[in-house]
Amino acid sequence: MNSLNSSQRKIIETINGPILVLAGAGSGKTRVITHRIVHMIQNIGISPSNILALTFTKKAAKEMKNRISDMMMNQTDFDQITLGTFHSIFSNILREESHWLGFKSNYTIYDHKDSENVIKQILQDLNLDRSLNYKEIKRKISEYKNNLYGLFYKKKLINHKVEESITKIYKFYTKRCFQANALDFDDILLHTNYLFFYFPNVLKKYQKKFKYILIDEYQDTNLSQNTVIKNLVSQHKNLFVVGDDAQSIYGFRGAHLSNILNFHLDYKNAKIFRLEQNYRSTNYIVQASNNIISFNKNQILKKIWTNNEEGEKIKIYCASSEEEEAQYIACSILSIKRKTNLQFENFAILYRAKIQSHIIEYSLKKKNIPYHIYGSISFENRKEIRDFLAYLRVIVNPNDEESLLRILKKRNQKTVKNILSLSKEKGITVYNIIQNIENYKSLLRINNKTKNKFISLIFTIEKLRINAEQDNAYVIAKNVINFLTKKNYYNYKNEDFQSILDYVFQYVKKQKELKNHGDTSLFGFLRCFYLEIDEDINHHKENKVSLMTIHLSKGLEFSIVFIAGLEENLFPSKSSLSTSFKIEEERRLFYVALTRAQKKVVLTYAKHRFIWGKKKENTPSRFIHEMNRNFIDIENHHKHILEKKKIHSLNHFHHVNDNKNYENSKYLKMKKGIKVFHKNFGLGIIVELQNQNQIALIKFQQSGEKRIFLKLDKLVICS
DNA sequence: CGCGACTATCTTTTT
DNA sequence: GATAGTCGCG
Repeated sequence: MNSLNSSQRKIIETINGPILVLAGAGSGKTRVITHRIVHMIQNIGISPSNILALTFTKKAAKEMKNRISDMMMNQTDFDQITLGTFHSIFSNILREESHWLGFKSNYTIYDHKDSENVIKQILQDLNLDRSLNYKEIKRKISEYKNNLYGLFYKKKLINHKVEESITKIYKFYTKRCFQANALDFDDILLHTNYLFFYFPNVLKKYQKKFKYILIDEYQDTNLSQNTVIKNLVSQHKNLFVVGDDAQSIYGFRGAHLSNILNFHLDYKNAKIFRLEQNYRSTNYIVQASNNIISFNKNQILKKIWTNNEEGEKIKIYCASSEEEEAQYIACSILSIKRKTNLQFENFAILYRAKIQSHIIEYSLKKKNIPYHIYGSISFENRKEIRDFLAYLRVIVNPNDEESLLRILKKRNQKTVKNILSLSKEKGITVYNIIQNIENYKSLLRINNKTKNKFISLIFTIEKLRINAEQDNAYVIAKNVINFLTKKNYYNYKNEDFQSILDYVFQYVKKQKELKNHGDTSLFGFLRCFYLEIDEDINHHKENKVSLMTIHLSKGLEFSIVFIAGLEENLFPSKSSLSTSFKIEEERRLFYVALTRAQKKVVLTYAKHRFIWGKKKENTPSRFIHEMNRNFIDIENHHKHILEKKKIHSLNHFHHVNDNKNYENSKYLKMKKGIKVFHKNFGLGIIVELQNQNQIALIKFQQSGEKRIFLKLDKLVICS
């Protein structure tokens, strides 16, 4: 407690009622939430089992768990705290309460690919496959679910023609998932909403249990999550949320700023605290990131400040290509490391899109720099792992059609197709048809050889299933791997599965160590696999440079941070350019990236980059232009790094910002009151010029007030 | 009936 | 450049 400042302490000691903490980056947000939990248990005497603590990412949940367990070393009942991601916690509750909603507790969790496959099939069945794109539909359905359309907002479902067909697909999709006894990620929250909405007695039970609810990164909640919480706290009103509107970066998942902006309306008498002192970064970094976020119109005004040293200016480097950019980063790491006493683990390389990691990885490898790419293993994308999981899933839930089809497709495709249509026609599950394949032999027009293939398969699965009732997940996993490596149908080797088998082993071991009721079942493992396992855990403390997307970096800090690929179309991403709302989210993402750094930030961009096998020329990101010049340091000589390429990498940025050029340009003609035309927003009038006339605040007839960067957005003067 | 070559589309970001 | 889906050949 002594390590906290007075405002932090005050927040921790206010226990009851709704509380919102607006916490800037690096202000000790996680410390506050973890200390508060410990204080509640150790000093106030609140029972750990009455506490519910929620996060959004697995990493954040893990981090919080570790910190609390460190602080409560000798306290034995700390694992009674319900702590985890929204999805993980509520999937557990749904397992307990599934009977109310009419599905079975052994449900399967459908991941993205599963959902997409279901949608593809529906499109085929409905003969719609040409007009609509399955990814778009997936996104829409997700949007519907996250916004609870249909539960509270029935009207919204009938809008345009497109929406109508999507609604239709949505219904089929729901039906299929129900028949397969499967939930997708969004369903976990949606069904919890159904549960609490239609079964008040169940809601009451959990209201009674969770007397104190804490939520980290509250700005990332979507309506579905927020509604679950609203219901849970409606009795005791002890809700403690921490968030920073400037770090809201999950809009694509339905997160909406309004949840944090309207907190005081949703919860009357809410106490609002602010944490504005940054303990993490140098003054230059704090100032520069404040400056960047000020370009957003939608924000709560905050004054983030620091007592830390001034530090170094933010470095900007223009590379000729993505290769050279990567080389520059690798060389910089080595040279900074030589000059300081920093270790590799103090460095992070952040990027907008996962795809950028390849080339950086390559250059680090060449220089023998140890690194770890977070979020890269992605088990669920590996073919053999998906095959393996398909068996596990069918063993737990034979109605899991996606998995069953995956297994069957290795065999006779045509027969599988026939089985599928027969299943639809008769309303019998695929699994049941195969179980009784003898009866359908003539309908399916198959010979004895084919028939026997299917029979032997189902026999194997059934054998595994019967054992599954007593065996733990590890035993079953080993059996499945034995089967897969026996070469009957697959060419897999044992070592293909070593890593996943390790995870199963770890899982079972950990469950056995738990005092009360560890869940060593196969279902438990699968649930954990999809909702809890963080594949990067093991790499956390090794001395390696961290590579990750900015999204993954949230909540972390590093001495030195490189942010790569600051180019228009990449960061901000191409698909965000169309609306100012999306651009603002990109800018918040950039803000998150900047504020990860303690000592130093290096921004890099490349003039050329290969995209889809084609060389493309990119202009520097608008975010680079937005950087206040007092805080930046432009490196335009490559000095010790590349001898040859000097000529090619003339600094583009320097060019654009050359003062003389700038004064001669037509942009100077931009004045207050001038009528202009913008290709996206139409006609407007300049209200104000900002940042040395680089930015115009324009009131558009159609789309309202917007900030336009004069060098990037082409404006035509109309008056 | 299964496999290999060809082409269309794709990339944000996470649970 | 990578992957999924389609088509044609053996």
